[in-house]
Amino acid sequence: MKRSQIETAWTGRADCRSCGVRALVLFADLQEADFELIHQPIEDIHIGAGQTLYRGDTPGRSLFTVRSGLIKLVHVGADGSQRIVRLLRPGATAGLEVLVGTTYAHDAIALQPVTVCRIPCDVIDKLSRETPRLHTQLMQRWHDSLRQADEFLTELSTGRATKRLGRLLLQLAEPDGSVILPTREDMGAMLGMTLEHASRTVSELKRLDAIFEVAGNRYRCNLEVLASISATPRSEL
Amino acid sequence: MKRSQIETAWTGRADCRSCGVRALVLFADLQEADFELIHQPIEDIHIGAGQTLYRGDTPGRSLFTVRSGLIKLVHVGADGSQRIVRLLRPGATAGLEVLVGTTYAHDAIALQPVTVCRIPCDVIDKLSRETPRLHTQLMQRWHDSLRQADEFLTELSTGRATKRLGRLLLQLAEPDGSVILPTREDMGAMLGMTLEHASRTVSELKRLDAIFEVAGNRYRCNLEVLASISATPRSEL
DNA sequence: CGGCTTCTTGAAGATATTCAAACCCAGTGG
DNA sequence: CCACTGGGTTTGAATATCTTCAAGAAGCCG
Repeated sequence: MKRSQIETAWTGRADCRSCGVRALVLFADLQEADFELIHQPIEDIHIGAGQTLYRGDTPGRSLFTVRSGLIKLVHVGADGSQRIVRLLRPGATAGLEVLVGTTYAHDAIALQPVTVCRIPCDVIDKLSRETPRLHTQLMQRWHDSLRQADEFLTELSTGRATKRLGRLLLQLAEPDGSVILPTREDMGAMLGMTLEHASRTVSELKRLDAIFEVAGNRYRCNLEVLASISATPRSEL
Repeated sequence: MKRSQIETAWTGRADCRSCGVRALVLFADLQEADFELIHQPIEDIHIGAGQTLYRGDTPGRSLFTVRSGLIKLVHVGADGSQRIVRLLRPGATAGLEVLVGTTYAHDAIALQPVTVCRIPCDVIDKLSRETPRLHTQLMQRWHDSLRQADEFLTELSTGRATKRLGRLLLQLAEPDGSVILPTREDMGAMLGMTLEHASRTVSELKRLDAIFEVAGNRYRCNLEVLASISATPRSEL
């Protein structure tokens, strides 16, 4: 779990105009002319599962747009305890806090192979000054982060383990019900429980026919059962 | 706990230029000329302890700057369970989410008598367009909210009850160590535990000489003891 | 003084953690 | 080929922690 350093496989300067996921990302609203204002390279970075994009409390002058994959933001406590505070999917932005401060607030670590764009703060600052079209998207990112933070608190930190895990799976599952489960350690770090208890709870969901093991750690969810477990079990189970 | 409706004691249009707490608030950086851009009334609102400023899921076109007092933001779950997700102190902004969406995300309820300024979104939108000086402060508010959200998750939702309560008290205490404790129910809603357990945990902190009852629900904290309790008790107690 | 709400405490039972051992599986090297 | 190793997983048993239900105590207010 603590294997890798940053080792960024740099793939060259990105062309934002023709970005495949641009509709999703921070630059969604920018117009042709706005791109002329970008005078610094925006790197396209690939990192493997388990690798670290940046570490908390380290200075930084760039933020990152997630193009593909899944990133965990991990808060490391004074006592070394780890807690995952957010998950970043494609379209999300990592490291917004450097626009206000000077250091990153969390460790950002890939859960799956990830591609991100590295955007220097100066580019954001310049665009903010010159065009109002970035402003809305920036606020949207802050808002999304805050919404997810609230969700982690209310959905994933409250109630029984079974309920919490059920809700996590509903968040992680594809619309068709398939999921790749994180390690039990990561599940524990998201749900505020030990990895052993996370493991037991996975077993319990299997027993309840809420999830089925398809292969390795690929599962298929019974979304109805999961939903009923996630909603108010005061009497049941 | 569910006594009051909004009943706003309106005290008239605020004069932001001469605001006593302006250095703290959203308009901190505005200059004389910027105030000319404000063409809608900014109301100065007083509400009593226990009263509601706004409710979640209701439409709104205003946000609020807290001038004095203490406000809790409460998330009400589908099952009626309540969880306090943030506390707003003087200088903080409530209801930022209406800048991005159309409804408030939480119930905002005064824990102590509160004075706030009600600022129409249109004012913010106009100022955002005309002056860059609001932009930084807006980002700062989003950032502060997010930082506190992370803190609630990592400090107040993880670990033993004793530790969590200790950390809450450190947050609530004045520099001299005095605190007015919230109701046990509110403590429970912040710490993710039942009010009974919150009560027991308060008793335990008294037994540990971490806090002393001074009067009613005024306490005095022994900050050193609290700090040691809050930091990594794996062996102790 | 009631009558109310909030707080406290007890005891039983539910839920989660800890420590330990065993298991699975993929990769390694004899 | 197969034993060996290492990381992640599962399970068991004992213990710690928290919740629930219930009752009593302490404040506060008309």
